[in-house]
Amino acid sequence: MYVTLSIEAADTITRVGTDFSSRPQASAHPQRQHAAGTHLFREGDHAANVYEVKSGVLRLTRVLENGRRQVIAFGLPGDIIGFPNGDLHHTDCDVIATAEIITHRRSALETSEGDPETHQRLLRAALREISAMQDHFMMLARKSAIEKVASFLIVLSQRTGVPIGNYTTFSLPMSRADIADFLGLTIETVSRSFSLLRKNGTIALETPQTVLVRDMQSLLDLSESTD
Amino acid sequence: MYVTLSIEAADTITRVGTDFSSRPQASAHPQRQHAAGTHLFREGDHAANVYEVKSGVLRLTRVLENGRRQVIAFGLPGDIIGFPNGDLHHTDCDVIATAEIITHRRSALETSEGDPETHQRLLRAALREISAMQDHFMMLARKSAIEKVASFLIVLSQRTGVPIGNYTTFSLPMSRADIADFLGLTIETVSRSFSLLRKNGTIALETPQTVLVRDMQSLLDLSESTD
DNA sequence: CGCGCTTTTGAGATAACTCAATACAGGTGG
DNA sequence: CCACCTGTATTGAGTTATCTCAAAAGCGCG
Repeated sequence: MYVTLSIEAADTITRVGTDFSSRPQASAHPQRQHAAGTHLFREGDHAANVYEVKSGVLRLTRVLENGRRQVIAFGLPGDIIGFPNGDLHHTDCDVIATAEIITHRRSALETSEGDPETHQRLLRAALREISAMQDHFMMLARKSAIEKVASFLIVLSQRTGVPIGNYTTFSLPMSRADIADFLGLTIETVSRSFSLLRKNGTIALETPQTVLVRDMQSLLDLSESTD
Repeated sequence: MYVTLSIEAADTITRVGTDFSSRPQASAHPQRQHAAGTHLFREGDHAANVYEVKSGVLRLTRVLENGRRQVIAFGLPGDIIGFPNGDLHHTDCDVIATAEIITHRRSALETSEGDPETHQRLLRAALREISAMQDHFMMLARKSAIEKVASFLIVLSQRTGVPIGNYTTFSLPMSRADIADFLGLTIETVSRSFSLLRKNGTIALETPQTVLVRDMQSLLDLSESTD
């Protein structure tokens, strides 16, 4: 959907220098692979870049002093993560499934000097992010546990699922704790919701991190208005 | 903090036409007054503008088919509301306290042609919005009813409160239902939380929509980590 | 084979919800 | 001017979804 080459080129330019507005060169690759378990930034780090996920999964979290944790978002392929507010990050970003990441200089978002097209893409991604977060408000505030889990599985299915016959399968690289902290539930409630979906035949779990959707309609019904 | 004149001027230019990139004229005023009860846009409307609140209060809501409603945000003075994702609004925006609003063309956000400074301001506002929404996630997912209400009152106090001796007072132009739908609670729970704060001397309610903060420290303690 | 970590399941506690009644305030008409 | 009416807010009582604490099961790894 997006033109990888031009993105990389654009970033390359920015890396070399803002004045150096010559034609793109695809040689230097800002797309790097990051192993699961590593992190891209931590709260308090200088916010120098935004990150575009090409493959793999990221996790964006915010932690409170008292230990309460919120998973703000999972970064799936196509997402752009790390939009800065001020100079410092106020979230942690971890790699939870080995990921290919394109690093964009923050300036690529903030000014249209350099590559105007990348600037546009990043800006649109930020606006899309606002919209997605508005949806998530509804999720957190107004949905029941089973609706939350069903909605969550639907999104993952749509974005990362692969068809197997009539069914769809995908992996859950994040732990139950991550899912709980994303949905505003406890680990136990998340687990019970999975069990319920399993028992009524909506899904099957080959392993706890491998979902097979057996009845998408049932999942959709349970999610009650995903928009 | 922001330079009203240049904003208005910038918008004026955009109104006249995008090609017409001559110097600002402060004559035509895009700042208009909107009475309580009116609305700025509805879900499905073409997203032509973003709105900067100079005074008064806006309410941004999203409604689901089944009637569940979420108040996404209250637009207080200084806020910018209505960031588009795609061509259509997917929220409703209502005026709940008579407001002075500066209307910015959507293009002022999306391109830096016209006034680059306004473009920057709007972009920064969008990034600030993302950050604020991340905070709100924590609120919705991980705080108790009393913590939610305390946090809510603290924000309003800080942003719209006026000192009265050692105390601070401010008005609540939104209904209990609005507050409930913002915090992910029911009307009754919101009301009970207010009563509790009243009974332990933290606040006083001269009318149901006029709060007097008598013990800010207590409110801060109850909010448990507002960041 | 046993240890540690994650997930699942169980049982009881509780915060918030639902339904219902009462109180309050503002506006209207007799 | 007051009684009434309507909508909002408050208070009460009982229910329930989710949480908490605790134990068992599953799984990978040394």
